[in-house]
Amino acid sequence: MTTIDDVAKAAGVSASTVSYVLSGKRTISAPTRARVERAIEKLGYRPHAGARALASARTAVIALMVPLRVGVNVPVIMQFVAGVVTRARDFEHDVLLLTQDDVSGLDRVTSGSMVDALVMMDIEADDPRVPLVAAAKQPTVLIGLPQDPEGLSCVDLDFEAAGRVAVRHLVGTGHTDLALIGSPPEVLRRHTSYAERLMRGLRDQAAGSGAAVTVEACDSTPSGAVQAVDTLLDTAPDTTGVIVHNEAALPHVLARLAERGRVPGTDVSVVAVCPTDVALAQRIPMTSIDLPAEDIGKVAVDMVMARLGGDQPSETRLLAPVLTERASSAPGPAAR
Amino acid sequence: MTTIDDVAKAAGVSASTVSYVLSGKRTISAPTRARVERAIEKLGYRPHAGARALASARTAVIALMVPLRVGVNVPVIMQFVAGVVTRARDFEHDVLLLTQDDVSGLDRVTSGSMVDALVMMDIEADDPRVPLVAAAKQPTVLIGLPQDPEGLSCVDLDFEAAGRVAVRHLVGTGHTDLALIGSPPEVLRRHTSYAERLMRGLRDQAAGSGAAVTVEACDSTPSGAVQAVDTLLDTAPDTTGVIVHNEAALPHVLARLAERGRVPGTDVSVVAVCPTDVALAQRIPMTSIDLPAEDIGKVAVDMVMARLGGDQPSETRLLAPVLTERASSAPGPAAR
DNA sequence: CTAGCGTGTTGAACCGCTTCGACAACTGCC
DNA sequence: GGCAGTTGTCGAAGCGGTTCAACACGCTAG
Repeated sequence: MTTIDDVAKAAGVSASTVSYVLSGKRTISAPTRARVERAIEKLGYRPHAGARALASARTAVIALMVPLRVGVNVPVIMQFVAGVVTRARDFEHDVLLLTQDDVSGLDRVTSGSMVDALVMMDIEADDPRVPLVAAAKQPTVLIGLPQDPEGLSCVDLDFEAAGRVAVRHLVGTGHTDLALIGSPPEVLRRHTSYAERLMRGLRDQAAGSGAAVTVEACDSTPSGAVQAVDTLLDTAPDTTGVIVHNEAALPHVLARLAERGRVPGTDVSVVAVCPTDVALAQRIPMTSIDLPAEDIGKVAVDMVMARLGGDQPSETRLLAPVLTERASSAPGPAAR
Repeated sequence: MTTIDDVAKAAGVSASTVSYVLSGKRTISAPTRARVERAIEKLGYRPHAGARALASARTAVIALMVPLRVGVNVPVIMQFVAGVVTRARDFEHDVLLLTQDDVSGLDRVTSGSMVDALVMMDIEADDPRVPLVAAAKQPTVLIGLPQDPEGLSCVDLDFEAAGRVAVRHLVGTGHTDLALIGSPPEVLRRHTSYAERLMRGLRDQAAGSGAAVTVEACDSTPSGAVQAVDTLLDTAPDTTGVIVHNEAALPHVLARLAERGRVPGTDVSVVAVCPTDVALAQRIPMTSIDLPAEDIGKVAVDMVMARLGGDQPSETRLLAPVLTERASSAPGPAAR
């Protein structure tokens, strides 16, 4: 292993000079810098991460806690992860992967000074991890919203606004009998906040627009989708505007609607809340409210880095929903 | 931050004693150990990871390089990841997440002593990363097989055997006109070895059994599946035995086969190569050769840990394929 | 001509832990 | 009773960086 002393010797300077060349924290004359850089290059020198962490109290690593549990949509998660990892690299940071079920991992990486900061996904309303990270010395950003985001940094799609936008779109195109086909029951049971926020927005706007809205939970399986659609059409047969917030079930929901004589884009208008690529991968291009998973991941890293740098206050950022109209929209009864 | 000295002071012993209590590398009397453990508990002491890494040359972290590129099936990847992470935790290790496109990450974590070992997924035949890890001081396990696995540790499903098993099953149930609906073209273009190994096994066994086998690449999209099925049925209309190795396309392949008058499980026999949960999530339970992704991940960690411990030689482990017959099998022409 | 200043570089003190060699206290044996 | 062997504990030397105070040097200003 080549050390900073080897480099210093090779360049004919002291170790501290090498360190300052690397960190840029002091001015170094051009010729000296050049000699040092050449030595680094020649020796293939890489600072020892542990030594650096010890001396500087910085690890250049952030922890990312991802859910590996049922009911969450894996490809979407990967988009978050991709966003976090690529943006972290922009800040010269690496990512340590923690899983949601390993709550002790939080304390481990936190108290053990393994990471500079934390990003946590899939926050529930009353999440047991929230008090833990609030007590940690490392800044944390939550993807999703806990019940009480006081003093915490959070980022997410503004699901409440998304609910309103969806309803406005459907009502505006002539629909008054609306329905949400949403997350699996276990997600709702956990009180994962995005599901509740979406419903709130939906109901608020529906009430304000004089529209009715039925809500169905939906398992992320083909049969779950079939069941949800069947129950919906039995309960509220007049439904013509459907909002689907369940990536995995989406194709089967569309298929079942068609089987039951409600062809999406013709007889019923369907708005999906999902990443754009998912919306485009359906049998017909879906009108959708984009869930910009990768962007949210990136923003999370931006926020956490900002707090690592200056002494930024914590903030909550809710990304404005964007609805794009595509082939699954159709005029409703009131417009015909 | 509480340090080992704080603990030592609180327990009335020296720092080295605390260290030995923690590591168990020397015998400590029961009363002393108890005092130390109580102090650790009371102070909530966690050793500083960086300091530990510096002094012991061990980080308790392994790097995992995952593909985030097109053409790979995301849920399956997550299963590998889950296997790796959970097994790593069994060995008291954490996982640093690297992405495939960041080749320089290899050198960074390796030369910077950020990790003790490496696990790399999705190895291509002539993978540029292989020489890099071969030169690294950290042991590495590859998930997948490079062209020349000399001196490297690898683990994977034995796809060649899987190909043979699939053909034997189909031929044994009366099919002689077989087809593979496989990976997307870009995967084949990369010469990802599993695709090629599967084909080799398929062709070998087909040749030996006097069966014909047509091969179709298949994009991981609905339309890709439709196209692959259509091309297949145009090229080889007599096909009655189909092997599908493409999780994402599988449902659409089945649907299209049915649309074209070849109902899986009745008119054609379909064998899927995929995780069991995917096989069971189709419209009919699929006869499948299990891709035990999570297990493979775990085995990879086991292997890498074994090499970290003793000076094990490198080895290649190919997991034997297991075919489970389910509803998508049907007797072929020769058996009717 | 010298005091004072800014610039570039250095030595040394940490950062918190592991581990080796030394040593004190006990044990059992001849 | 003395000696070799265990057992349990400790002190100190690193591990490889960062950073602070100090210093040497060449300038400018007075």
